[in-house]
Amino acid sequence: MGNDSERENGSLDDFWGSEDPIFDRKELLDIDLVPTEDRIIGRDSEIESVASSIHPAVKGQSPRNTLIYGKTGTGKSLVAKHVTRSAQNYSLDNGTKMGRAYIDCTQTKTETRVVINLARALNEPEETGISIPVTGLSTDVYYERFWSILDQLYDVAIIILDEIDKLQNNEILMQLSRAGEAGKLDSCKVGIIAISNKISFKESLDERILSSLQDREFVFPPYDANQLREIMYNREDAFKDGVLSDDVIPLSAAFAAQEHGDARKALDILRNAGELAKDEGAQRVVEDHVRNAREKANIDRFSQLLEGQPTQIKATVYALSVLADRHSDREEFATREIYEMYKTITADSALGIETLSQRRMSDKLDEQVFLDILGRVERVGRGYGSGVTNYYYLLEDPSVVQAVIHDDSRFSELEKHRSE
DNA sequence: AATCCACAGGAAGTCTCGGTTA
DNA sequence: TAACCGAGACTTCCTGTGGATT
Repeated sequence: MGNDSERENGSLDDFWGSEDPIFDRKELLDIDLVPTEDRIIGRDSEIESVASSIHPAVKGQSPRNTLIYGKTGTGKSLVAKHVTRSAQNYSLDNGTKMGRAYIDCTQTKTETRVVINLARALNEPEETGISIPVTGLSTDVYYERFWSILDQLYDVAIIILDEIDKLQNNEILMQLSRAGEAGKLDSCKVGIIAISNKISFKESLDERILSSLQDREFVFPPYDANQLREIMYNREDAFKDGVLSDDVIPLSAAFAAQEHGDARKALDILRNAGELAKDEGAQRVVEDHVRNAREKANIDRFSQLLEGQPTQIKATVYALSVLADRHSDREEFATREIYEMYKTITADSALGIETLSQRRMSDKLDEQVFLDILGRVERVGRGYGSGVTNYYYLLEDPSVVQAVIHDDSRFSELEKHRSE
């Protein structure tokens, strides 16, 4: 540290040393932060409900399985985590061995991976002598080890399955909810807290699972503007004193309330506003920053989503954007049209990718719909044949889409070819 | 009314990859 | 080491659909 080579960059030292004029504790704006109880706003009755359904667990009895519904950013995970943590602490003090695990099903989609993660989360290798390899064993073996971990270490275990509708199948629910009856577990009781943002999720469930899960069912309502405001005031410390002008938080709250009362979005807007102010070198965050932040948040989200995607996906989205460019009178395009365009794009050697089958490409299109990059409508086909045809459209301006995709060097090469 | 078309999307099978165990 | 294992990315094949065509 501190030798010749760094001296010539000495000008940077000022930069590193400079203080952030806007943010003080930015991490407070992180949605995943679990605040202490007095900071959880407007979810009192929800906390109470969830607590009552797992109440038996603190005495080592079977907790009730619980299903929580609610739109994104309504505090579902927050409440579940908070309540279970508190229950675990209480149990510990009172001689009940309670295990607690949290699985995010957007990351862990398959039955096997869920079991593995659960087993790894709850295992204490020194005590049980059981090892859980990351991969390599058959699903049964993982189950066996998992059950014996539970029996050895815990009186009761509470498992939170977040975004449960993202699971590939529901076998894991079946296993967990019937573990006791099926004789897999001797002494340990298992309780599930399942969280979903789609109310329609229930329809995809097996009768048997449903009956055991439906025990307790809660719907979390969106936050209203007042609650959003309070949530943000509680995290105001993220900013330096006096940096926020008075109307910033109310305005952010109002915007977020318009968009389904999503607390995540509210905090995003607030953070972006702060960042905009910082970039401008402004001393305070004002109303205009908030307005711009809201715009920016949408485009940012979009480009972030798209940037990280594999080339094949960019190629399909790109195909759609080219079509949208060429036909200014239309927005929606049928799978076949997109595939034709996609074929000519991927045939170009500059991209260096294979041309996939139409079947596969249409799967990719649907994935993008799922991620809110594209929209889709079904139409009864005119012309020869077809019952229903899918039409896709961009959710963002074609020029924005192309700008993002052109950041990928291979695609900008492609453009050169074209224009030559 | 029977037939035809072209598409959606499920099912089944193949291949590859990263990893384990005995 | 050989034998397994699960997952994901693909392909091919196939069925159902419902307006257009004959």
